[in-house]
Amino acid sequence: MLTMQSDHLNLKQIAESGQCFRMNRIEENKYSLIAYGKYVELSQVSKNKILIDPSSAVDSSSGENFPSEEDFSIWEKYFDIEYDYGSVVKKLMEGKDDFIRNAVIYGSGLRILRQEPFEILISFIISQNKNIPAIKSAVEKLCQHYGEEKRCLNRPGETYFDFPKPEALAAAGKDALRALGIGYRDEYVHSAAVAVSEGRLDLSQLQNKDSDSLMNELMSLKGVGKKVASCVALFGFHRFEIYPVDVWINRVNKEIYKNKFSWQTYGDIAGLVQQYMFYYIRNCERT
DNA sequence: CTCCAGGTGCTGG
DNA sequence: CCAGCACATGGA
Repeated sequence: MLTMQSDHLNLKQIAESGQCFRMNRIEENKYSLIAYGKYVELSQVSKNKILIDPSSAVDSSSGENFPSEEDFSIWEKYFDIEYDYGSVVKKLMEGKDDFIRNAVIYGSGLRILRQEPFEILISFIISQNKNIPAIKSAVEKLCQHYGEEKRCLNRPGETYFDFPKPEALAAAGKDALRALGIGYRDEYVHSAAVAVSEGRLDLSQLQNKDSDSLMNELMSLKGVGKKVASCVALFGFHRFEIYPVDVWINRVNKEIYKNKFSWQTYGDIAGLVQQYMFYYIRNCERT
């Protein structure tokens, strides 16, 4: 399908939600995205409807005039189309919590993307003590130096870089990584890449583990504490019961809830609640 | 220029 | 267990 449609699907909100760092605005309602080694351009053509630019996603020079189904189903998966966000929104809107209700209204087009675990792991290791624009530029620089360069199919002469493979980052020296501007995180990134490339940390095997084990495995890496591990669990492994607590969420807890917010109330969708909160508090006008 | 960011590790109480 | 601090860097 060249279009994706689902209740609660808003490109702008997703792009600004801080869960992915390689989705960028081209123009109003139009975004580029690099994921799974591919480059695509996406347009919000109406509420809850996204158009996939077929020329950006398909290699017409390779003899294939017609894009195959799988060229597009990958994006349906990426945007988590089959998950029922409607029922989550409904449930939260029926709750008593005014702040949560406002947050859900404000970010009702948010979704939790299904991103690649390794990319999420490295990106969120870099994210510590950086703001989102700085994270984006650092990730981009990492890709430009250690990712594979590919052609943008719809833009002759233009190229993009996919996210580096674990081996590429493991082979890079710490000093070389430091030179990219990731600061003291260089050894964290390097040792995580080494762990993955050596098979000591088997990301595909982690898919099968329960969330406690997953968190513990991730936190055994140097430079991965509870917050980064939570982001990896939520954004890289789709664990909706895991809720990352960062400075913004702390601020909400303190200023709105007097340090008495209960995550337990939300159980297996706590991670989603966190995402609505995060997006709301960061983007809405100061209350 | 200063401030601070989707934190973590380490140290000392 | 918790508080304080160093850590590199760049966007605002």
